[in-house]
Amino acid sequence: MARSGVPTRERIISAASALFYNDGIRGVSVDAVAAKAGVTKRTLYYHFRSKDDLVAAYLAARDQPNLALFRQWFAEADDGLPAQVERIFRNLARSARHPKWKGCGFLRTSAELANMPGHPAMKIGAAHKKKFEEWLRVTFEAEGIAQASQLARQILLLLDGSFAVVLLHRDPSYMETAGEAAHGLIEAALPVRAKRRSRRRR
Amino acid sequence: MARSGVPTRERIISAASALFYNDGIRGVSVDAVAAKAGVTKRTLYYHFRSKDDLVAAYLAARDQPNLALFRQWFAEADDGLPAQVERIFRNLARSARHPKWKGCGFLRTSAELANMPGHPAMKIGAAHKKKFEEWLRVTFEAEGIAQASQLARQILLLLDGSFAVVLLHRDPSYMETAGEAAHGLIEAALPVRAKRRSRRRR
DNA sequence: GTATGTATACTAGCCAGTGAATATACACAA
DNA sequence: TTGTGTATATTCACTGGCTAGTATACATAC
Repeated sequence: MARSGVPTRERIISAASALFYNDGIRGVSVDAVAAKAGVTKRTLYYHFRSKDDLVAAYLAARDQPNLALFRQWFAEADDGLPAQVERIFRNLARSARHPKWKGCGFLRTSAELANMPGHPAMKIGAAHKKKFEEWLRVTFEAEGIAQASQLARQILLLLDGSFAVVLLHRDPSYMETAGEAAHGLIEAALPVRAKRRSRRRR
Repeated sequence: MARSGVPTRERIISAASALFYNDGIRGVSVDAVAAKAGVTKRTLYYHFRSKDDLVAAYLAARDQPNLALFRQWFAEADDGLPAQVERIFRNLARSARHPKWKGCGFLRTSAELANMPGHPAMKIGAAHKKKFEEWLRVTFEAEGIAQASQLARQILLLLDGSFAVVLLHRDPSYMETAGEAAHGLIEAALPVRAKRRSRRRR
């Protein structure tokens, strides 16, 4: 058990999350994570088999909250598919303006561990993005879009592209550009009936 | 001077390029680069002030060849803007099928060094992507596209998105999806006159 | 004989992971 | 109530190896 109310394992993951996201996987030592969690390294190794294991736990802990946030932004208003998806990009742009923002933890980790394709963290990252893509696809299909899976892939490409480009240029306006492109692609794919409906809602 | 015909400095950059691209910046030691270049570490430090300096040289050496390749793919046939840009994506998909492919060196480096925004390598990476975007914009403008800069940004987002997504899923078909999306966006932005022209060319 | 280039050998610090011991909590027997 | 065993949780101290960078010396060329 932990000294404070939070279990030790979770405190370690929190510390790892902050440090890995900020400085990258190889930029953070296990000692640093242990110190930030207020625990000795040996305790950390009691809860996690290896650093790789800890990295996987870091990403796994980000999976659900991240998806929930996207869904929440999407559902904030029922103003039509194009606007709802565009709102995800707009909110992301707002996040990206915070000075501590450093892109998508899943993508940055996958870029750093690109030479270890079988790494558990890679699998978790891939699964996370697949879930998001699948959620988009299902959502599009429910609105009667014929090429739903194609469109979902395109939106995903715009999203992940904006993570990469904004991180490089430190210019969140690219996220708004991506949002507008997504808006346009979805609008064009919408059947006429749904288009009328979305206009009414707005 | 070097033992072989190639100057020492260039051999070091070649070795660094292969290793950094494959294993990431922090995954490669200066000793490893020196060994691969067939040179002692001290010699390496004669030619480069620091590892960061070497990283910058690695990316700088990739700037022009990379852009030239894109331009070459674009110019391989004069079959209209949408098809020409889509061909860049198709060729990229072909590259991505090689087992040694590991995404875009510029993006991966920027992801790894995200906590050092002033790092010279970040500046070189940002400048590289800006050059590509600017080349697209000028090309679009020459074809009479009104929203050329907006469209150039969208294509860039699709391109960098496909680097990220393909690296994560190891599925180059996303690059073809991105190419089709780019094709569609450009076609829609083309003035009627140019559209007819591009159809004729095909 | 000075500038360029290369090599040997070194330092000081960091890193992932471990060995051995200890502390706490709780179940169950006397 | 007290004693004892066992699983969980934690600590201190350590190792062997790697890492970026350097002090010094030697070679070669013009």
